Amino acid sequence: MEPDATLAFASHDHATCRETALAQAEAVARAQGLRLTPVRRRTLEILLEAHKALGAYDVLDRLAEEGFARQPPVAYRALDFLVEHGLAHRIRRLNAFAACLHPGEEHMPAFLICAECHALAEAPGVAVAEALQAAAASVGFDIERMNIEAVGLCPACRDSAA
Amino acid sequence: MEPDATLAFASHDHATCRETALAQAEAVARAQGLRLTPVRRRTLEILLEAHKALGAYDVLDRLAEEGFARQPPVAYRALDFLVEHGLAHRIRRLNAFAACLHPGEEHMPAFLICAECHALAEAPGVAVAEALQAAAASVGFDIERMNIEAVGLCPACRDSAA
DNA sequence: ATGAATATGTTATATCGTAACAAGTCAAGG
DNA sequence: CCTTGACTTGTTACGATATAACATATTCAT
Repeated sequence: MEPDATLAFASHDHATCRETALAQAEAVARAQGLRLTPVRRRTLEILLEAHKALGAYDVLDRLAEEGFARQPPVAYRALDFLVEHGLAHRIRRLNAFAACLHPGEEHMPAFLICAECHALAEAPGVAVAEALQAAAASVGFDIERMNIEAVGLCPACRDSAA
Repeated sequence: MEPDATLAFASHDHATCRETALAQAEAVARAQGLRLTPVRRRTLEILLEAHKALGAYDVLDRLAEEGFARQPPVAYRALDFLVEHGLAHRIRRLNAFAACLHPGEEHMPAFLICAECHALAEAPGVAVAEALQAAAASVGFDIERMNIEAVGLCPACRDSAA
C-alpha cells in the first residue's frame, strides 16, 4: 500500500481539483438529500487529499488519527456510502478506493492503473460503457453496474522504460 | 459462495462445452510447452465441472477431497498458473475464478454477473476492449491487461422480476 | 414528544491472499 | 549415468481485506 503516485497522469494543481471535487460532492449531497456526516465527509477529504487509491485500512488509520474509532466497519461504512452515491469509486484490482473527481457529472470512469508507479487515472469510459451495454444487450443481459479497469504503463513510465 | 448457477445464460450441453474447453486447454498447453501437472489439470477440471465462478478456497476444498494438501498456496498457485496462461479467468468482483471456455482463441471476455442467481457469462468483449484501448491511447497510456465486468440481471432473472 | 428510519459504536470473526523456505521432480548437457 | 539448474510442490505461518451481529445514539417527520 501507499505508493507515491499522482491520481492523473497530466500534471495539474491538486489543491484545485480537490476543492472542486469536494464542492461538487457537497452540491450532490445537498441536491439528493444525502447526509454527509463527519466521518463520511472526512473520509472523502482523506481520499481527495491522498489523491490516489487508498485501501480501507489506510483510510481507517487516517480516521483513527483524528479521533474516530479504529474499527473496520467505520471505514467500510463511510466508503460504501461514498461509492453508493457516486462520490468515490472502488478499484477492484487494487482492493482500494479513490475519490470521484467528477461527482454528479454523467461519466462512466474507466480506470487506468500504472503497473510501475501505481498512478491511477479516471479515463472517460462512455464509449466503452456503450460497447459493453451493446454486448450485454445482445445476450439479453441487463446491466446495473460495471467495472472497467486496465493495468499498463502510464506515459511517464512507458517513456522511462524505453 | 456456492450459488447454483449456470455459467452461460443460454441453455446448452455442459458436458460438451466442458470437454471442448479441456481439449482446447490441452492443445494450448502442448503448443506452448506448458506443464499441465496433476494439480493444475485437476484445478482446471474442477472449474469446468463447477461451470461457474469458484472462490480459491472452494477449489481448495475440492482438491483436498482428492488427496492434495489443504493449504491455500496449493490452490492459488494452480489458479494463478491457469490465469497466467489464459486457461482461466479471475473475476475480481467476486474474488473468484472461472475456467476459460475459449482457451487459445483470441478473445477479450467481458464478464456478466447476475446479481440475482449469480450466473456468470463470458461475453465477447472485443469491441469493448478496442474502445478502452482508444480511451487509454488518448491519454498516452499503454494497456497490458484489463478487466471488464458488469453486474446486472440475466435474461431469466430479468423476466421473472417483471 | 414519539416512533421509524438512519447512523454509529463495538466485538468478534469470516474470507481472501501471500511470504518464505524446505524438499522433491524433471529434463538437458557434460 | 549423473549432475546441475529450473521449475514445481509441501508446509508453516501470517497478513490483508471484509462483514455479521447487536447495542446505542441521533435525526427526521408527524
